[in-house]
Amino acid sequence: MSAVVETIQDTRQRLLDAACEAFREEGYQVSIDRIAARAQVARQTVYNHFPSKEALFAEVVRHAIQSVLVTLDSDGDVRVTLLAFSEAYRTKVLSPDGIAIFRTLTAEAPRFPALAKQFFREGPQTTRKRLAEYLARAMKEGRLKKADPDFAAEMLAAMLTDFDRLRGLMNLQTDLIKPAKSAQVVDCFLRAFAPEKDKP
Amino acid sequence: MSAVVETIQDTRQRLLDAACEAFREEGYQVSIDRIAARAQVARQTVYNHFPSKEALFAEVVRHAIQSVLVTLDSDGDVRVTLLAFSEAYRTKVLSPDGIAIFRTLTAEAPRFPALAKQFFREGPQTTRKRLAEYLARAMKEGRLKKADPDFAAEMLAAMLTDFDRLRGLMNLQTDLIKPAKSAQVVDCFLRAFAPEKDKP
DNA sequence: GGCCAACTAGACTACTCAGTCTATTTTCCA
DNA sequence: TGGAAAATAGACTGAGTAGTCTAGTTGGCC
Repeated sequence: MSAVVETIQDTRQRLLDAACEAFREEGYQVSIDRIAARAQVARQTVYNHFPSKEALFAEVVRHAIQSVLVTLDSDGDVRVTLLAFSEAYRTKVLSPDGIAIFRTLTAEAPRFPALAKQFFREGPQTTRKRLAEYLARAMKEGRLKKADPDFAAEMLAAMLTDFDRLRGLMNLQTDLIKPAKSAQVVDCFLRAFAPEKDKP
Repeated sequence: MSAVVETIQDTRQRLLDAACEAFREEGYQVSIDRIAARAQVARQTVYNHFPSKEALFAEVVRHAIQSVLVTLDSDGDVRVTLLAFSEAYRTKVLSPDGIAIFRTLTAEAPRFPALAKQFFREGPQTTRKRLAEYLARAMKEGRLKKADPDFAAEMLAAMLTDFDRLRGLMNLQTDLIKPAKSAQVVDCFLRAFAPEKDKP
């Protein structure tokens, strides 16, 4: 077994991994030949597994979408919960992978509208929804100001990543992810959504 | 004069306009032939004016950068000023042109890092700087909470456009620019950066 | 050992595109 | 009006690419 078995067994996975890297680094216009070479596989093998380049791309994207999702553990203090979420969210979204997925889908959205829609729904939209549900609960419990939880979630997510993602997209990769920023943003958010004070 | 003169005079401008539209609608991979056809010009004419496709692209981008800039009129109430700025900013950034420029540069940043950097510096960075200068003044005058004005500017800009830009990029063009949102965001921002109350 | 499936190498088609070159025509301006 | 500058059509080079096809090889498994 060992080396040989590995090599034979799941060409498909090696192919997907290689394609993922390739699309990430060179965009959709990377050639099938380059993907095949990266996977150390013949071009025909690619077509044995996927009917077309489009299909391969779609598969890679669907897989990548999952990797950007973040969940919230809702026990404990609101600030603590939001801090944990914020750090996780920034780490994923601003990682080289997160930036690359965003870049590639942005570029190809006109060509693959269905895929773009799916990414939007299952990626950012889903994360925002989870965050909104948590915020709604906190609002109901009086731990946050009563407001539109969807709007609040949108604001927090925006503050956490907008500008740094732009920097990442424009290839200014310096110090994208510094933890201090999460705290700064969460405190800013909490000032805007602090619970109303009880009147004496 | 008239029709003939117009047609003859500034082929170059027609070319730039056509290239701008073409790159916006089809991305960098649009062919020189298509650009020439759009400008109703022979392919060779393109090369009479620009040494290469890259050069033409760079020229188009440099021109487009200017169109996304927003200024602040700083007279009057803070809320009024920020509202006016917010509306203008959202209108430009979320316009079809704004989205298209963003999309194209995002896609081509790896290929044209210098151009991407220039866009970042002269576009979003400049706008943020102007906003930060205004906020710094307002903070000094006690009309806003004392805080890092760069950070505050970043937060406001992020809240104004992040999510809607994403929707635009993913081709979900429905109701991107509704004025109510500017007010909602500005009020949220003002809650986070309200001046400290004087202690009794 | 022998079969079947998957993998391989490479030729091949049909297409697209950037950029050059040439020969010709049109337009401007002096 | 005549000459210079700009525009045109179209052929051509050289390179790259998606996808097909064929013939041969390798490995797993009965």
